This record gives sequence, structure tokens and C-alpha cells, in this order.
Amino acid sequence: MKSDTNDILKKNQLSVTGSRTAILELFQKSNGALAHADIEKKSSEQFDRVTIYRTLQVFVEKGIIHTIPTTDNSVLYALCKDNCSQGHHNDNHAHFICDVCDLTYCLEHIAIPAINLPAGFKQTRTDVVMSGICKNCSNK
Amino acid sequence: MKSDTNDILKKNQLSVTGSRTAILELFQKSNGALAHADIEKKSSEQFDRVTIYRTLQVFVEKGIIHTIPTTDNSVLYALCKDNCSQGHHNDNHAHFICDVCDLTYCLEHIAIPAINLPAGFKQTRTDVVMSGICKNCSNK
DNA sequence: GTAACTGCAAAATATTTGCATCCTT
DNA sequence: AAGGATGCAAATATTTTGCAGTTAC
Repeated sequence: MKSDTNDILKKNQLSVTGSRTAILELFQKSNGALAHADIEKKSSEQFDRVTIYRTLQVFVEKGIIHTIPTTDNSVLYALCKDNCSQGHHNDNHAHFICDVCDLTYCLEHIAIPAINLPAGFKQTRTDVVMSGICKNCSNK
Repeated sequence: MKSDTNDILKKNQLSVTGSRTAILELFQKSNGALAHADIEKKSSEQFDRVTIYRTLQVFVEKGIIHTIPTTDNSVLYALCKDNCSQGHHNDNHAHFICDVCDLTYCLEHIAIPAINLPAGFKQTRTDVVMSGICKNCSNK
């Protein structure tokens, strides 16, 4: 895992530091999306708020993570798959936010159907956010 | 227009006040979505920040407007169509945010295709947010 | 050794809450 | 008249910026 995060950071011309490694590992361990506050709480060591802001910002710029749109005013982040690179994110993300446990799932393998836009509109990115009850919470 | 907004407010058991009428009219006049800051700037009279927060909150609760998910941390609001009522919003919203002029369009008439979720997931709401270049900006 | 990263302090912004006053019904 | 809505002040929370010290390469 450690060497994995190292590789990712180096591949993106970022120096390998404690906070970056820890935050990246946190994303890899969590199967869902994380908010800034989650990272502040869950990370093994305690990092400065500001460091977390800046780390997330750099990760988004480099295409290591992406933001997930939400209906409330929160901002969520999740790992990008390989086909995201700097300045060019994968066009099709599907996400599922559970209303019960509040976990956010990345459904990267689910194809997003093409949607016909009115004439003159050129679409470069589509986000799909579904909400409802997730697998775990249905079984309770 | 004035009587229209009155009707909407009364239908939702809200008293008709200056700020509510003005903000509602602002939504009706604008063909796109509005952020809190837009309302603060564009409204004919100047209302207190807090009043705008509270008005928007009430409107969302009553199903008069809905929030639009965005990738950055901003919150956008737009008028709901008739099939939204308190606590039960229309399941399918499609929105288009222009990267150039930053206008947000509500594409309520565009059908959102069904998406197959993994077993166990129950979807109650789907938001689709597309971004790219809008009709107006393409023609320049 | 140098450039880049971090943490602290502080500024700027955004949001929420309490309360007295005013307006709608 | 009564209940609800507004505006002000202030508390809280969130995000950004500057800078000095530290770390990675």
C-alpha cells in the first residue's frame, strides 16, 4: 500500500510527504467518498486543517481524486480511476449516496446512458448522483 | 406575475411578505438557477442575508424551489415544477451548467434514462448535472 | 542547498442562532 | 390581537492567505 501511494505521488510530480501519503491511504482504505471533515477525523495522525485543504486541492488538480456533486452544500472527494489525468477527468461518473448511513459509493462500472441535449449545447462532462438506500442498509 | 407569486405562497401556507414575493419573482424572471449571492445582488430591494437564508430554506422545505448539486462547493437553487410538493420532489432533474457563462439551465423536459443499480440498492432520486458549453456561448 | 511542503496565525467568507420589533392575517 | 417574519448583533463554522520554519529530493 505504501509503495502504491508513493508511486501515485511520484507519477504526479509531487513530493512524498507524511500528510499526502496518509490522506491517500485513507482514500484507498475507505470504499466510499470522503468529506474534508472525515479526513480531519479519521486520519491516523492529526493534520492541520489548512494542510488538508491544500492536499485535497492538489490531488484534484492532478486528477488523483475528483469532487462529487451533492445536493446539500457539502463537498465530497473520491479516488479517480486510471483514466483521469490532470485537467481531463473521466466524463462519466455515477455516484450513490445512501440516505440512511450517508455513505457515498462510486459506481464507476455503471455506464451512463447518453442524454440528448437541446441543439447548441455541447456537453463535456456528466455527473449522475443517485440517492436512496444502499445494499447494506436494505438488509437490516 | 404578482398574483401568481401570491398564489404560490398562499398555496403553501406562507404569509405573503415583501422578501418572499421579491425572491420568488426573481426566480421566475431568471431562466436559470440562482445562488444565494445572486439573490443578494439582483433583488430589487436589499434584503438581509439572514432573511434570504431563511426564505430559501422555507422554499426548499415547501417544494417551491430545489437545490442543484454542483461540483464546486456552491449551492444553487431553481424553481420546482408542479409535480414537486412538500417532502416529495420530482425524481428526475437534469441540469446543465455552462463552463463559459456559468449559467445553469434546468432541462426538466429531458428524460433521464433508467440506470441499472447493483442488487440491493434502492434509488429514490436521481440528479444529472451536465456541464459544457451552452447554446448562447456556442454561437459566439 | 534549494524548492517545495507544513503549520500557525490571522483574515476573509459563509452560515446559524437569539432576540426585539414589525408585519400579515 | 396573535403568530409569524424580519433585521440586527453576535456566535459559529468554513475557507483562504501570508509567512517562517521544516522537510524532501
